[in-house]
Amino acid sequence: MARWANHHSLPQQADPHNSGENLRKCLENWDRMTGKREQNREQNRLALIEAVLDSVAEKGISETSVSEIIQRAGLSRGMIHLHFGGKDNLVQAAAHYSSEEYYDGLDALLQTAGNSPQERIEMIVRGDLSERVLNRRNVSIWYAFRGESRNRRAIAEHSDTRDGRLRGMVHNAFSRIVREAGTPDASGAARDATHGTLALLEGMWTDFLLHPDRFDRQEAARIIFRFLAAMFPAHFSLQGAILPR
Amino acid sequence: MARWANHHSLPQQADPHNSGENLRKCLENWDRMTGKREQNREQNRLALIEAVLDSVAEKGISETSVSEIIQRAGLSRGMIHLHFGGKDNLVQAAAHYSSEEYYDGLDALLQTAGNSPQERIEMIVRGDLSERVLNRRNVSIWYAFRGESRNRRAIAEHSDTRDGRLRGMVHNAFSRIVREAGTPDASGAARDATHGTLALLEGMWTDFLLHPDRFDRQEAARIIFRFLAAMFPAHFSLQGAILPR
DNA sequence: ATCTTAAATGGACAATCGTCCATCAAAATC
DNA sequence: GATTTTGATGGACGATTGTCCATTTAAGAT
Repeated sequence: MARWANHHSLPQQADPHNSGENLRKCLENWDRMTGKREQNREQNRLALIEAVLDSVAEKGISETSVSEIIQRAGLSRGMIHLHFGGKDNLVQAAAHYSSEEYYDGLDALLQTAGNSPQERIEMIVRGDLSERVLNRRNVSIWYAFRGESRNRRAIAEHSDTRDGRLRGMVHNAFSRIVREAGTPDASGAARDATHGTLALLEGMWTDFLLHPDRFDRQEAARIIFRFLAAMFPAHFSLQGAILPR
Repeated sequence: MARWANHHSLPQQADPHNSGENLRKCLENWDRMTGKREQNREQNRLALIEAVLDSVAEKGISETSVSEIIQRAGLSRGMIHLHFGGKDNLVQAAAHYSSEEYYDGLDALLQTAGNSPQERIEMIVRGDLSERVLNRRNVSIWYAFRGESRNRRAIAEHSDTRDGRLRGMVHNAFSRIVREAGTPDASGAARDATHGTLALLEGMWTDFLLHPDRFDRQEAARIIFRFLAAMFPAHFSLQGAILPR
């Protein structure tokens, strides 16, 4: 698993054992263009991963075969074994990649958010329901992997990672809100609000999966804010966060 | 598809073309035991369906092969083609069966519920989170099918059916509650409460899927009721429905 | 007891699966 | 330019897939 931890990062150094003069030349290459060899290599690895995701989104996991993958990627049959050691590892890498992509998008979005906790919650909710994150392709991929996650430990862990980081951010925000609102049983209320909000988002995703046509992003957001407004009337309205005065 | 509509019902009559004397004899058989022939037939069909569900829950859809199925059912290879016309149809029948089973359980539970709308909501929430409905096997099966539903029209329809009937029941209850509570924008509030409550339940199921060990049914129910209590303080508390006086 | 009928069996079958390797192409090094 | 190195190729391979049918088995009817 560790092998694929950086699969989508910049190309790694070819020879980790070099030192002295070799090291100097290697660093030169790194700065120039990392070598055309490795550039292609990484490009092909990515093409394979994207091909898997396309196929999973379009045909489902059970119809994502090696033939299907290499045909989409326009590469040769042996590449999967060469770069990933087998189909299973490639699929796992694709799941990891998809998960990271989701997270990067959410992180980027959060950096544009205001500082008040209710603004951060609103940003997470709207981000999770935005076209960029919540679209047919992503939802298909997400639920396809999740359906198999019970039986594939490695894939399940990625869902876990996402959940963990997201949960932490939301919990932080609600902890502050609960404190400001003076809600009794502060820690319990923050925990429940976090759990509930994430469950609501999950439910909205499921809605989108089952009815992508009639899904209404604004309605979904309004429902979540209706629940939050009922719970924290000083911090939320039907339209989202109430800015601190 | 229509062919499998009654697959889990009582054995059907063997010869639909008989009349007169033949009919009389046939009805006799029906009352006695429907014939050992058909009794076995139906029993084997059910064994196949259960084998599919077991395999899907344990190994996932992608590893549920014909060999796997007939081995679990202890039957011969040809039975799948004989009774269902192919593996795909069998899997579809299994999805249908599972969906009906879920619904029957929920219906049975609802008949023991009180008459007030908040009691009915509580019953649905607690029922959907009960061991009988929400357990590892069911959740694995449900998400496995859902993961493929995007690509298998027939399977998606079952999810839809469940959603439709459940949604109707919940919506009825919330319509009454909203009316009693005198909430402004009654129809919008009822719709949002319905949508939100179902989304919360969906989210709780996902939680269970990802963390069956640390999942706490009581906590899940409490969170939902916390949200509902915030919205309808006269009808719900953290413990569930507030009975009408 | 005999005949009729239909369900059950299990192996044959072509198609497809994922893996692997001998070979080739080209970038990097000298 | 010659040599080394390494990624890329695509066909061979055995295993496994789902389908189908000739045959067997046994229940129901006479």
